[in-house]
Amino acid sequence: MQDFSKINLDNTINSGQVFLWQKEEKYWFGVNGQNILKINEFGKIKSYSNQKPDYLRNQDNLEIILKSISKDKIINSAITKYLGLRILRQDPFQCLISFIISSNSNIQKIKICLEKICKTFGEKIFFENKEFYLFPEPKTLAFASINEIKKCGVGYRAKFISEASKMVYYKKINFEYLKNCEYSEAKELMSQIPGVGNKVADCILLFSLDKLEAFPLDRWMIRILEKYYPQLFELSTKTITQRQYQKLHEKIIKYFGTNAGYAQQFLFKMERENYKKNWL
DNA sequence: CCAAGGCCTGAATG
DNA sequence: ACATTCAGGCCTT
Repeated sequence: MQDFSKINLDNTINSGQVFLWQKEEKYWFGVNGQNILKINEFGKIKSYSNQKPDYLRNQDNLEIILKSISKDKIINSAITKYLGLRILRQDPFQCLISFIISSNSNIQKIKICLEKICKTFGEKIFFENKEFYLFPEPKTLAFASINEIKKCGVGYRAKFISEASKMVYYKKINFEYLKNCEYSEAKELMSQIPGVGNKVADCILLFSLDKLEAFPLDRWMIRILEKYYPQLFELSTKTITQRQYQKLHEKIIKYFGTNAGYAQQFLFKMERENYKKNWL
């Protein structure tokens, strides 16, 4: 019998969903918006703000969810091997900026850019005798100049970051609303943000806005589907268009169900480990 | 609706 | 050494 309450923090943090985490001794320390979290190996959280978000989504019924996506040998072996891998519930604004930066980039560089953004625009605080920089608030980035943002190494994405921050600050994007509405509406609204396309929108929806039916389709996931599910999802072209993305997503939901986001995370983790990619 | 090209940047490749 | 390619996309034409 599998222990569905198990948590594997190392695998969870090293699965491409978060970037501002570091391990010290037996603890992981990470920036989550205006908060710093310290998590031990059992998933117990201590936080700078003393507020404890359900960062590890302990309220999800993992047994029901994982059983619901266990459709074949491939996904089953990924779940068995990486049991304890969680989807995190991140701060939405930080998640938004992180994945705008992620486009056309890689994990190492994303991490460096985000660290510079925190150091340049975030508040410096001390927690557990260590120095941290919080993630900047939307207001700060909204009023920062494009050039200041560019100095963090984000290149052409600087104006996207600026615009996105303004939309959040002026409540054209309301995360509380997005958390409570349907996936399709949330996706449509998120896609209005410059620099946010299909893939980035799905990452933000899955990792910070409680949309477990989001299934981010990046180059890696496309490759994974081609490799393991060639007959199921029959992908033809290399560059995936808006319409193809949508149709593929519909097929995925039909196959894995409405918790497909978890399936994505397990498949992604499995394949990336096979290629021994460096994480954090 | 689709295909092609440009885009900051740094690491990898030739 | 130096040029070219490419990376976990998005946007415009």
